[in-house]
Amino acid sequence: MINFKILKKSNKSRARLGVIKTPNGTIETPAFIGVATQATIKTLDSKETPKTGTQALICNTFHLHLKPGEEVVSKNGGLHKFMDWQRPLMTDSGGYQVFSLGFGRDYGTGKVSVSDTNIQMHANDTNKITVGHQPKDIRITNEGVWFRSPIDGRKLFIGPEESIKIQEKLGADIIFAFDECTSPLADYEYNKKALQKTHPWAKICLRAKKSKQALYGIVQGGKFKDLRIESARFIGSLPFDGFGIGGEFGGSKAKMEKMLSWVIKELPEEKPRHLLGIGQLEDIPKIIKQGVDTFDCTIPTHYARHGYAFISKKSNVAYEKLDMNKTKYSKDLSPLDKNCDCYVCKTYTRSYLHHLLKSKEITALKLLTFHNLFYFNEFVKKIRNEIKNNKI
RNA sequence: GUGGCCUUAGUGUAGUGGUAACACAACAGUUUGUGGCACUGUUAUCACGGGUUCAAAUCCCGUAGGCCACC
Repeated sequence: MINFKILKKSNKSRARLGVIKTPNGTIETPAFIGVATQATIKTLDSKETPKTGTQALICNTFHLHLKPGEEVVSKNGGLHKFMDWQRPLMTDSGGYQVFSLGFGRDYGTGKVSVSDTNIQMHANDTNKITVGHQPKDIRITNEGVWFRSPIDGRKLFIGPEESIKIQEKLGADIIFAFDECTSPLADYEYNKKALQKTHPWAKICLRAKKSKQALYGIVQGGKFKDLRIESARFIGSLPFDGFGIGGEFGGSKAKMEKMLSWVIKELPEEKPRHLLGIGQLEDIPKIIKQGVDTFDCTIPTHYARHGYAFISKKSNVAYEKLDMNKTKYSKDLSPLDKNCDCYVCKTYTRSYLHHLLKSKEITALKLLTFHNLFYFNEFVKKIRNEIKNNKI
C-alpha cells in the first residue's frame, strides 16, 4: 500500500514534485533509488547508506531467489529486517534478467545502446533478433522463462506468478510485474510478440498478488512508437499502483526522451512512474522533465568500484568524471570535489583515495561509492528545488 | 687469472634462422532494472659493434655489464 501525492506540477515541463508514502517511510520525488541487487548497496551497510541521501533501495528478485532464497529472507523477518533497512524498499521482478542473461549476454550489448566497439561488431546485426529466436542459455515461453542458474547451472522457471510469490515473501514496499525486457537488436516483430507475453503477464501478476504491497506494471515496446503507445495504454489501464518504464530506448538520448514523451502521456497522471535502470547524470534532468518520478541506476555505485568519482565542474558543464586510478592524482592534495559536503570530501585527499585504489584496498571502493551516491542524491535534490522554484 | 652461463617494452619473463609473445605497470577509451575491481585499444629498430645468410632475438667474433665455479 502506498500513497502518492503530487505537491506541484511544473508549468514549463511535465516535471512534478511529490511524495510517495510507504509503510516504511516516504520518498520525496523526483528521487534516485539506490540499486541493492543482493540486499545491500555494495560496500555500504544500512547505517551508512542513508547518510548518502539515498531514500529508497531496489533489490532483485532473481538474485535473491537464487541466493539465499526467499524462504531464508522470510525467516529473517522479510527484506527490511534482513538488511536492516527500515525505509522504503522496492524489488525488481527478474524481468531484466530475461534480457541481461539472455540476448544481452549473447551479443555483449547493454540495453540503452550498443557501445562503440559493439556497434562495429554488430554493424550488420541491427534487427538481428526476430520472432522465433531464443537466447543460448535461457528459454522464453508464453508462460514464463526458463533460466539456468549462474550459480550451479540448474534450470529454474520464473513466470509472472512465480515472480509475485517470491516478491511477496521478500516483502518490499513496492514490487514490479514480471516482463520481458527486449534487446536493442530486436526488430519490430520481435517486440510486438514480446508485448503479447508482457501484457498477459501483467494481468496475471495483478491476480496473483495477495499482499498489500504496491505493484507497478511495466511498459515495454522497444524503440517503436506505436508499440510503446499500445503498451502504455494497456498497462496504464490496469489497476496498478504505479508504472515502470523498461526496456531499450533506441540507442540515443534524444530517442529516450522521445520514447518517454510517447509513453508518459498515456499513463494516469495521479500514479507514480519509475524509469527502470536509467540514468547517467546528463539523463536525469531530461527524464524528470518528461515526468519521471523515480529511477534507479547502477552508475554511481558501479563506477565507484572501477575507481571513478563524479564531481561538480567549475564551468557550466554539469559534472566531471574522474578516473582516480590515474597517476596524476598521486600527489593531489585537494578533496575529490571541493563543492561537496560529504564526509569523504571533507576528510580525505585525492592522493589518499588514489593510493587506496592502487593498493587494491576495499576502503577505496567504499569511499568512492559513498561519495558518488551523495553526489547523485544532491544532484536530484537540486532538481527538486528547481521544480519548487519554477525553474524547470 | 681461467672456464661456463646470462643481457628481449617501466618490471618480470616466452621465443634456438623467416620479419617479436605473455603478465603486471603506464597511457587512452568503454560500463545505464550491477558478475567486487571487468572489457577494448596503444607502447620494443630483442645490451652495444661487426660478420655469415635471400633472411638473425636466434649462428660466429669482439666490447660492456651481471651471475656461478675453479686457481
